[in-house]
Amino acid sequence: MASTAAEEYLQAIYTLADENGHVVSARLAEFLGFSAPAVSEMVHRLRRDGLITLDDHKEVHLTKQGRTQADSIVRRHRLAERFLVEVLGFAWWKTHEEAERLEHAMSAEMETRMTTVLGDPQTCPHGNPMPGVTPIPTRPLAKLRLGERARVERIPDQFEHEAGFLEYLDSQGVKPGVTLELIESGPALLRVAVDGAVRSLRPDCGQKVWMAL
Amino acid sequence: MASTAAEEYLQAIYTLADENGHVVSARLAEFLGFSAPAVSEMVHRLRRDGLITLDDHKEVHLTKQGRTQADSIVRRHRLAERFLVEVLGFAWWKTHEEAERLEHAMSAEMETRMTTVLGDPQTCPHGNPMPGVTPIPTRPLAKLRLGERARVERIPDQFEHEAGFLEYLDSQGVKPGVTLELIESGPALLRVAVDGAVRSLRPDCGQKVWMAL
DNA sequence: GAACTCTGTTAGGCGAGCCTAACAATTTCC
DNA sequence: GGAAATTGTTAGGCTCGCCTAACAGAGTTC
Repeated sequence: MASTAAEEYLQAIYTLADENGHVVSARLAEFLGFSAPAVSEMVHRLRRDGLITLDDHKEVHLTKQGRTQADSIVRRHRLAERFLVEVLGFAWWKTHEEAERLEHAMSAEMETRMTTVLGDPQTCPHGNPMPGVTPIPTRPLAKLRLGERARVERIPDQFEHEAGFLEYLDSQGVKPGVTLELIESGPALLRVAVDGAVRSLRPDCGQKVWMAL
Repeated sequence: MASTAAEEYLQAIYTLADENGHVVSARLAEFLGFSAPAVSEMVHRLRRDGLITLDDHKEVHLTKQGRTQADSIVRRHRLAERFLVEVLGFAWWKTHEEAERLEHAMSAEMETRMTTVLGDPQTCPHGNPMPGVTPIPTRPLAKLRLGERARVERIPDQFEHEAGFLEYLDSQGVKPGVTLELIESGPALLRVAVDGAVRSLRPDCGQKVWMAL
């Protein structure tokens, strides 16, 4: 139904709504790296095609049909990532661009077959839940109290876009499933204990790494 | 480098050259289902981009660069088909459209990883060799002498385009690896023995099923 | 209340890739 | 040799999806 470009927008709308709350065209433009007029145009096309609506505040909302398609594309993305890691042996931090293309090439039959072969996974390799799965409650790393320990649950999809971010995390020993202890937290400094070793992290990680409660 | 559409043309040029001989724009238009002017335009773009040349008879030839890209896209297509059958359990006759999309989504890294995981396969599930592999010599089914037995080696890519053709073959027990005996061959009739049972085949199968020598 | 910021739209442009209609140049066939 | 078929191009038109420049409106800030 929807073109590759349209699917990209639906996915962005899903992600921003899921991870940030309200979605407005300016956020989409920023996230996708397109100009405001380009987004304005596509928003009209998506509305014309019955996939989204705009409310009084020009906030974007998925229609039932749009929701279905967005769920599907996000599920395909996360399945593709799982497949790349578990079947093809890709590094967990290196799957995003590849999955970004694969998701548009997967039929419904391939989606269901892949789900079966992978054993109905509940999350992608970065901890983001498949659409429909109730997410495990989380809070950002920065919200931990000093000395508190918690498990890395999730690195939200929107931060996978930042070139090299996941690889940076991996280099610091931070990946989903690892338990961290918060050692020190300041505006320009973040220190955690990973597996006994103390590591400094870039301060933006405080918002970008989500920990299990 | 090349767009999805351009890759589609390169693949068509490869296939027609490999299976039929000379390639001319009219053949491409026919094969791809596009109008003559559309093909004319793309041929200009491909020439502009250094992927093909035209000789005095307006025959299309791949340049070195075009050859490399065509080989790659064909290899990805055939790997994708193998993957769909062997890993995801698709029926052998049902892989073409899915692979047609996947091939454009596979990076070089995915191509090499998939080759490894699949054990460096020499052909696709329809018997067509990976680019670079020396093909097993074949002749069309119709060339068999009466009473002669041979193994189904290959159903060329160009016939996979015909909706339902592979499924029809499967329904008649004809698939790569099966041994057939030619019972009767006429302009409107083709009878073969498959696994002891005698089957009638559509006469066009005489040219479309290629047998090992 | 004026200035600035954030947001969205309009207008105009561009390339890719498809289309039909019309025409020109071959080749083939009788 | 002339008609017919095959092949390719030109011209003109369309949607999609991106761009910049310019402008308009809403919300803040001082």
